[in-house]
Amino acid sequence: MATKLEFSLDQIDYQILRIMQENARTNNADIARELGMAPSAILERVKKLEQKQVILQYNAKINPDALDQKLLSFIFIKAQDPIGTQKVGLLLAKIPEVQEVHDIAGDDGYLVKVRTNDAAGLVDLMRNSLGKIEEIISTRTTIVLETVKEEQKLVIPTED
Amino acid sequence: MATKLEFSLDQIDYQILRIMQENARTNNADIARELGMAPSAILERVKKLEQKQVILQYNAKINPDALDQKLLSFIFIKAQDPIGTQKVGLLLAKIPEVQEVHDIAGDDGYLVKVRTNDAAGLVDLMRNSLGKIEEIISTRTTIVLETVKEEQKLVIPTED
DNA sequence: ATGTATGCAGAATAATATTCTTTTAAAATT
DNA sequence: AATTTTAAAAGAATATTATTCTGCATACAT
Repeated sequence: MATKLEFSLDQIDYQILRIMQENARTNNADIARELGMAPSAILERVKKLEQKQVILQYNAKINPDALDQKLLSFIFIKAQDPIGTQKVGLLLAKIPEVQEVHDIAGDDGYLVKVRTNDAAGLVDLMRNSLGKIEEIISTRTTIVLETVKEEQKLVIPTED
Repeated sequence: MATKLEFSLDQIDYQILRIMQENARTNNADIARELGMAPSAILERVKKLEQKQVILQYNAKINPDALDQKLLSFIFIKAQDPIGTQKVGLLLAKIPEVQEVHDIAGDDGYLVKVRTNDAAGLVDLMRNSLGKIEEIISTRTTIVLETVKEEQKLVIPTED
């Protein structure tokens, strides 16, 4: 059951989110200047956005090539989880190379996004990490040839 | 053809990346303290990491629920691009609700990650945005019921 | 109307960012 | 081996920001 939270954001919050989404290291003073407000007011709002879990975290997007992680793959995994649990999903989530685990509609399956150095690394991962999860029935792997876009930016409303 | 770049990172760079990946708003002073170095030295390194495109950007991860974006979907799109181009991919990338576009091996296809408010929003997007791209032959949509993990953290080497 | 809460501005202080100079160490050259 | 060159870091000084606190104004509720 999803927890129902009250967010209630106004137009100023949206503007802050817009700025932060573009560059999470924009400082309070700059945001304040851009919005024509006092830095202290911005600080308060940002803290509240963090508390309210509107802003979940700040991360640096690192170039995968710089760390020699040249292969991106998506793996569909069919598994027989005990009903109502996501045991397999949680096990998958623990694998460091696994960036995303989504429980998908349809065939008792997960969609997993994985980054490895190369094909050998992917084989390794499938053998050593996935291979250890007994509940997995089958997998289907899709290799990414080239990524055209990869962001997590959300569409921020203009009016509320 | 991928551009061959020289990165050449050392152990200190990795530590900085590790910290930044956890919290991109960690300030120089804190990083300096943690690594036992002078703040000015950290500043230099961070700037170099940015210049070298090792750090691509800093972003705030915003809670999709806070913006009422409750539906996540993956869409496989078959398209007949002019050979050697990714015209369709670029058009897809322009759609704001589209967070990722990957050119995948196999059937002249793209894998697209989309976030909308709800099912109606997805239908809208398919009709209004995808519907306008004539080169699209077919689509297959997968709905995400629940996301277990969603990060973009890379595995950072321990030794170099 | 009156009390309460919220959000913001503004000022003061603490902390950080940034620049610059000097030192050190490691390569590179001769 | 001595010398030059380069890159990286420390340390100090200054510029900017972050943060805290106070007071005010507005909205809201009673």
